[in-house]
Amino acid sequence: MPSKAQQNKLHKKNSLLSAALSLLTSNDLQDVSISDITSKAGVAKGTFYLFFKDKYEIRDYLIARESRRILQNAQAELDKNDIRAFDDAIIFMISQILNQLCENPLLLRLIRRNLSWGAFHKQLHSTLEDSDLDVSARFEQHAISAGIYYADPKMVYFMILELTGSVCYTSIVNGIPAPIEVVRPALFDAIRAILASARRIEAA
Amino acid sequence: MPSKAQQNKLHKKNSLLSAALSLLTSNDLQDVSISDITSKAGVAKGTFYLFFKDKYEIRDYLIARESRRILQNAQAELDKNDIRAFDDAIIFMISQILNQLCENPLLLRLIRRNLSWGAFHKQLHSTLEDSDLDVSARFEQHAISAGIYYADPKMVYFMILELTGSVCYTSIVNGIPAPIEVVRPALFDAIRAILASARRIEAA
Amino acid sequence: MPSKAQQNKLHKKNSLLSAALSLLTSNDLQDVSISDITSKAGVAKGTFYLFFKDKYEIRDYLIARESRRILQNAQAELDKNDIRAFDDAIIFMISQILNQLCENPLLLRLIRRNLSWGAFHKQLHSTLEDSDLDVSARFEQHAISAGIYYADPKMVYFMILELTGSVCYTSIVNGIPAPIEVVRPALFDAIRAILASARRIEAA
Amino acid sequence: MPSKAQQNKLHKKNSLLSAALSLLTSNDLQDVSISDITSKAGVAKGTFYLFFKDKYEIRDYLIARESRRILQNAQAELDKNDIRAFDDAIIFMISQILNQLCENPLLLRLIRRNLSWGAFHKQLHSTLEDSDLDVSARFEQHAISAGIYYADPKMVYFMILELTGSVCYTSIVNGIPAPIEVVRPALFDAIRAILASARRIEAA
DNA sequence: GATGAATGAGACTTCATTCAT
DNA sequence: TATGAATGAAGTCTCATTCAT
Repeated sequence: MPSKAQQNKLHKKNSLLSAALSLLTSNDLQDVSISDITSKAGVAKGTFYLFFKDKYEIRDYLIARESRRILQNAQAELDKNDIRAFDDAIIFMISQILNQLCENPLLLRLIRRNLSWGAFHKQLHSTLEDSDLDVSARFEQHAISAGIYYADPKMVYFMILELTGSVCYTSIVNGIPAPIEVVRPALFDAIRAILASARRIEAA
Repeated sequence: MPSKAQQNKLHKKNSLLSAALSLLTSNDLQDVSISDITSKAGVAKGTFYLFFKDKYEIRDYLIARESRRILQNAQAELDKNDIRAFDDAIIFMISQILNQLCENPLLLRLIRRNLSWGAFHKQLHSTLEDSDLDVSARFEQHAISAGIYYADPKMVYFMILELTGSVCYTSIVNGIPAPIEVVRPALFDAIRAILASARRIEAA
Repeated sequence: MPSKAQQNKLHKKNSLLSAALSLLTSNDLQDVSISDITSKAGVAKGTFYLFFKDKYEIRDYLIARESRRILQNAQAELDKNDIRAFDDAIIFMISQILNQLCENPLLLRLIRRNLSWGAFHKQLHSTLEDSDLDVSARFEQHAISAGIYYADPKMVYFMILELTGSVCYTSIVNGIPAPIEVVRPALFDAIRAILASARRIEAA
Repeated sequence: MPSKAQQNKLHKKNSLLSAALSLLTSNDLQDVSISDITSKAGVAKGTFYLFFKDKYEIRDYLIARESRRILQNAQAELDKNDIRAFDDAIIFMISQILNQLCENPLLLRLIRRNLSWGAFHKQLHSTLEDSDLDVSARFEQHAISAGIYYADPKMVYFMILELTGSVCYTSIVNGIPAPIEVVRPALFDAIRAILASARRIEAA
């Protein structure tokens, strides 16, 4: 395929994704039609079907991509700071995630409880462009550099993400069982407890 | 209203709920029409609207009811046994929940990650007939009888349920990050850690 | 069903049939949409699907009904006249059919070569309201009254109708191999030959 | 145009025709898209339009070509045998046609009642490559060699082909008014009657 | 109260056709 | 010449909802 056509094609796909993201953060999926997406993206309706099977596919793609972005942002913030204690680093990262979700409750309506897709949704990750950067591997590396050994670090990270995503969603969107400010310290305590109970410190 | 008409009406509502439950455990909501529900229930289409606003309402009602049933079943099992240690009792109960979800993955497709609705969905609880029996209050009573003090027991229970529901769903339905048999012990460890970290033992 | 609703329903079905007939005699099926039919009939689009599965079904229904009407008209003309000789009677009837087709070439575009459906399309006849009057039985009765015996009268009638319908269509619509005025006497000769060869005269 | 490009072009056209034939014998026209045809033929979608105006054109071309092939096959069989009596020769030929249609009912679904196109579809014949061999002329020659005179031999042949094609289609595809084995002798009788009635034997 | 015929907006999707490459 | 990405009109059909009975 010539380069120009290829560029054009990629550009259209991105237009569709942007349009869908914008629509799906302000509306429920059942209220967003493919017509809405394509007309907002400025492409023909048929073009949608060159890239996505249906609107569920584009939604799932966006959930994975946006969850991933949130995790990556949090890690980038962590990288900027020099937090040596492992637990503190994780809590800091989760705190960054919470901040993003609180600031962007519309995005949370899209992601719902699927935050962990950002690190664990394999099928979708294969289609994400920058999939070389494996989010969950970072957790493991961090632990190793801190001299901490987890029998199954992916499992620990998964559990923390599921807890965070699920609790945040219910608290921020529904206010159950309390507003997020109230839930936040309890969540941090729980995460610290999970980390501590799963960890074995290696002899250096 | 005469008693017979009242009975008839209740019977129709139950038919609708049964039909919807059966359909929604085998199909996604968007593949189930109100026509499907009413024809399976053996009532006219218009009758649906005498009881529910739309199909989202009946789905949410069912999620809350079925989640609740699962929690109540687990508590009933716990009541049959005489497990004195509080943590063991909670783990036993969660274990009962897991068993039900594993045995009934179709039901899990309906409930998705909303297991905590069984204890915390206030709006729906007001319409549930036997709402006198408050599920989350049981957790608190249990702790008190065990001489354990939680600053905010509802929060602890909420967090455990969110973690359990979310982790189970992803593991059982998607096999991520591992099959439920592998995830189960890690989940129990995490729950025990949360319980321990939240607890203060009262001097009797 | 109350009488008023029933009447209304029948009326709508008839509107749809009239509209479809009018559209399908001036356009090819692929150029007529269900929208066209319903808007011409003055009913809602969904109403179409209460009566017909798709546009092919309504077309086939119309072909059978209109073919039948043509055969019945021809028979009615025959009944008005007192043509005693059997062959002359059949030729007269076929002649009446030809007249109708020539006068109404638009209708012929709908029926195409399916003239025999008017007498032999069982599936559709079951849904035609006045199906008590069996067209092909009339041929047999006529033969019997004339004292003529056919081993298989239905087969003779079928063959004559297939020949007539097919030849007329190609001649009138395509002018092949010649205009209908030229083909007509040859067709009559062929029919007379078929009748004569199939017949055995009964001893009275 | 260089010979190689010309060959390539012809090859593509043949690929399209083969693909379309294969698709149209197993599916209705409306279920076959130009995409289906080109992808099965292994050429790009735009290439289709270099050879055919639309899918109706390729279908009609195939009907004419395949009908013609059937008639030519039948004549070839006749040529192999030395059947001197003219009527027997024609019946033999029609019998060969019936055999082909019975053996290949899928092909009959394409041709439908248009068997006579094989001999009479002038427009299409002009585009058929081997159009030098005029099928209907053979009938005439045959009659002349047998010393039989028909006032309008093309008309007789046309009528026989229309009858044969129409009757075969309805009997083989729909089983109306009876299976083809039952209809076959009646058809032969009718054809013999038509031949006899049209014929004048020339004094040699 | 209960019904279910009728509605009609609008969803999804296909596909013939074009045209820049 | 051949391609196939892009188009967008138009198609079919569904289905939540209403309301006269």
